[in-house]
Amino acid sequence: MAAPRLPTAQKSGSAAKAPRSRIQKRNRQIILDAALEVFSTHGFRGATLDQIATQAGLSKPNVLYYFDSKDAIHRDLLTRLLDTWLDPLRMMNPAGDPQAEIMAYMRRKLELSRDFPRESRLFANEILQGAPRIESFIRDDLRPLVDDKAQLLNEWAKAGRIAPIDPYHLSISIWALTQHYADFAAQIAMIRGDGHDALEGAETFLGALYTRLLAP
Amino acid sequence: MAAPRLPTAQKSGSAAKAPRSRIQKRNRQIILDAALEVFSTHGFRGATLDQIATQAGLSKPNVLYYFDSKDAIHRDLLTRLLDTWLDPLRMMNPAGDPQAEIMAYMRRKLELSRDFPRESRLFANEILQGAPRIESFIRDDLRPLVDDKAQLLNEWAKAGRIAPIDPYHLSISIWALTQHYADFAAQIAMIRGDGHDALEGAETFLGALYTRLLAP
DNA sequence: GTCTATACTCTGATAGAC
DNA sequence: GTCTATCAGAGTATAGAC
Repeated sequence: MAAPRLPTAQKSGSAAKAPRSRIQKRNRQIILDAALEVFSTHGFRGATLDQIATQAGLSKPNVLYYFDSKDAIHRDLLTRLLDTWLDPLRMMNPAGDPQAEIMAYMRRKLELSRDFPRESRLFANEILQGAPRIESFIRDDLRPLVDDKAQLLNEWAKAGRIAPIDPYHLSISIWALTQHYADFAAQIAMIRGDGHDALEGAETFLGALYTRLLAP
Repeated sequence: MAAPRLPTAQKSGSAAKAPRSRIQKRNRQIILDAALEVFSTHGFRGATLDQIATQAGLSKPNVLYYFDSKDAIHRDLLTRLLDTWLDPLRMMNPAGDPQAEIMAYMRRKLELSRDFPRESRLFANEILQGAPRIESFIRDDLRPLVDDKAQLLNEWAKAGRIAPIDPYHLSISIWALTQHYADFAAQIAMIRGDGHDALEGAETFLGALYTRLLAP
């Protein structure tokens, strides 16, 4: 149950929140953890404060004592998530070895799915709903970063250091494959049987897949 | 707007429904189409009869005249979907050329995503929710079929006709990649710009990917 | 077959006692 | 800080006129 936790999002430029006591911080964290569970399973509209309160072991009014609204809880979770979600791609180093960099990126994404499956499903839910709440994030943060790395991949391909492949589809394939292990874990668990971890063998398989794809 | 339609599911063994007039059939179809739109976006709990009725251009009680309940609409959609969802894998022919068969399977899955993106998202929503309504389908229908094809892939690998790869991860990768183009279409559209179709170049990329992976 | 009116439950949020 | 009580609105579903 000791799931890793995403770092608190820094609202750049916003006024500092009132200082919080230990119990404040602790209960807010309990609520966020419960809400992550519920939102990632049922989506924003499908989740209820009742479920979140029960999951958190608190009363409904008590939950609303710590957060202004259902929406505020959800926004808090999303903000923390998005802040972390770009890190693996950001870390891709133009000066490094092309194949090693791409493989390392894939592995970092896979680790995110392994360590933060609920966050991954929260993100998936947002996209399925048409991404209304994260549209600006995708356009203003994700897209420029992807464009930048696509250019880099194109240069690597032109230099003959990796196979000449569409950089956008390469990115999409890494997202799809790594996210899938978190988002479709329920299905994978039923297919593979309860004795197996869904991610068992995933890194080996993806390693082989991209090794073969990228070879010039 | 003329989206292709899934065939009516045959409830094997259930009593025949009362015969329906033309207007019955037509309105039921309109409602199913509207409900597919709403359920695939918001999930079961996030969807409301109000949204469905508005989308269908009918009043809420009128919707409930054609279907017993919100749940009945959803069940109808799911049944039609699941019946079709296995077809691409079922069609994989043990007597065919291994690489060609796998590539054809991938292409059929990609076509499903292209032609039935809403059905794909409906399925994704179910899995994200933990697959409570389709657990028996996965265990009793999907899993045996996957096991069967996994055995076939192992035989092909042992005979040296394809590279020796984990057949389960191969299946998972095909699901992940093809479904992703439908389920994450909102994100892909924002990344690639509005002029592009999300699936543009997908078949070429996936073709190269699996050609390289499968080569013995 | 379709509508208005309505019953009843759930849901988000607030008031106020403790 | 936490609870019980409660409100207003939305939600599913039904009754009954047309």
